[in-house]
Amino acid sequence: MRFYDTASAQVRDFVPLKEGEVSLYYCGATVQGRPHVGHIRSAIAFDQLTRWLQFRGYRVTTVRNVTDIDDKILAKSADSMGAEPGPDVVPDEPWWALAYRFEQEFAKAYDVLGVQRPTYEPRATGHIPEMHALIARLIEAGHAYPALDDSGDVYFDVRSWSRYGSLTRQNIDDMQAAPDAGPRGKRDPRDFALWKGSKEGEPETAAWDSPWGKGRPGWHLECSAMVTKYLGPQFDIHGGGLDLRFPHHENEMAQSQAAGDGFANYWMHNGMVTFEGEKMSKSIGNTISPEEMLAAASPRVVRYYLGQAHYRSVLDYRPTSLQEAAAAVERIDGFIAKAHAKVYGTGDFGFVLNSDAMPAAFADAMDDDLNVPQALAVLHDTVRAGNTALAEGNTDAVRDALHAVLMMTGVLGLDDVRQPETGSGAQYRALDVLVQAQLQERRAARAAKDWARADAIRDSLAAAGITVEDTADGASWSLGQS
RNA sequence: GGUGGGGUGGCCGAGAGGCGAGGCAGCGGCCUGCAAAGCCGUAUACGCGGGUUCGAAUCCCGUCCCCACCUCCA
Repeated sequence: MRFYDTASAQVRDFVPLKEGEVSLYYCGATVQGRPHVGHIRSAIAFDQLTRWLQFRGYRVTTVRNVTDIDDKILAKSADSMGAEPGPDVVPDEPWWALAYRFEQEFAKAYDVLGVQRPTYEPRATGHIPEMHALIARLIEAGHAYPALDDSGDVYFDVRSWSRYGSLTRQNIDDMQAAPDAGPRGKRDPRDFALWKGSKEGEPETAAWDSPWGKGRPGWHLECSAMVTKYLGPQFDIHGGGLDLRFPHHENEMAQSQAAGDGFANYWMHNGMVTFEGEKMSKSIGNTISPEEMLAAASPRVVRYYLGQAHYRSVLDYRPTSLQEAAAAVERIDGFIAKAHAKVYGTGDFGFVLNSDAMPAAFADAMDDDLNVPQALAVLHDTVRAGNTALAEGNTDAVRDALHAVLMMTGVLGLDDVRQPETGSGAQYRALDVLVQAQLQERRAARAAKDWARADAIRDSLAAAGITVEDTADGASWSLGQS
């Protein structure tokens, strides 16, 4: 197995620290707003990685953090004071309630789209002592210092750490100056806050005592403190969106290594989701929420769409994208339904899959830096072979293809996606009785070669959103498309 | 200015020296009472200009354009 490691800018063979185990940390949300599909894509990418590692037999410990305190959360909460209720505005909402509200929205979206829950989901506000300890170590080692003014901040001293910039191969002196790069009590404009002293007017609840005065943690520090708490000073993989590479991950790496921790062995970054060529982001206002996608397509289709491109490539969303994904998913699902009926009849999926069913070509693609597009080509090839076997009535071949397809869709997380309720339950069974009566009548009409009558029945069902298909084993029906 | 990633057929999207991945859409065919589904076939695709090579989308030189990061961002 090999992965592209951002730190070394090359594909490297993956060798875990402990045989048979993998420790993975990836940056989750700063809960300052509603999730958009860019956030979800990242989670799906690392979910695919996790599932693949698990399939390969590793015991995977995953950690995804929640940044539940930051400047924007406080600012939004402050804005809500005395505000009118709006689509996304709760009047007089304390910062911690606002953060929790958005955290729940993220959790719901992850859940609906089949992102496995990480082993640990630490919140920043629950790890203040660990952060204090890390700051203290850095000050002691001469890599951090209390602000030179009276802000109460504590900064990391980038000039004291010669390897600063190594993750992104940048030289401090070549970097574009930040817009507000004034010294502000810093030794170097690039120094970043480990601890932010409380300011006038900020809520008491957002101020924690510390040896350096009341305040709150800096963003970068939170991750460093939480990773090492749950995964140890050195761990296998650190992931996140490509936009977090600098400064977030650079700073994490600098402070942790300056404190003496080994930190991440591999850095993996997922590409951005763009809309008409431009990065999807709150500030540009071109975001699409999971809800919007789920209103247009099933969770399975959304999961397929967001997970189909290589995790490192840019995924450009276009209005027709979901329809194309839906057609591809229907092809897969059509085969699964027909093959299952052929091999196992109408009963439940009562058989146990064996990992031997996984096609080698699929596994090879996944082993190669998680080449999902190439793996999907294997999936579609298998579906085609299965459909051919179905047409030939070769049940053994159909069974093999079915097992392979289920194995592949499973490891891609498509099977853990929450499906619409229409596929089962009492309502579905009641509908089935009605439709079967229609199909019975149509069968009689067809037997009598009364094509007009047979087509009229099919048309009326179609008008009700029910698609009829004639197969060798009789007519079948399904809800949805066309 | 610095650092990365790109430009592949109508669209999406892999590949990275030699049989034209795969999906979506289109066209033709098989099947079908007709459809649908499925299967088969179907495209002088690799930003542009040079070069290396028996052979280049893949390597080299030049050139144009796009995106991301350098400020909060998955």
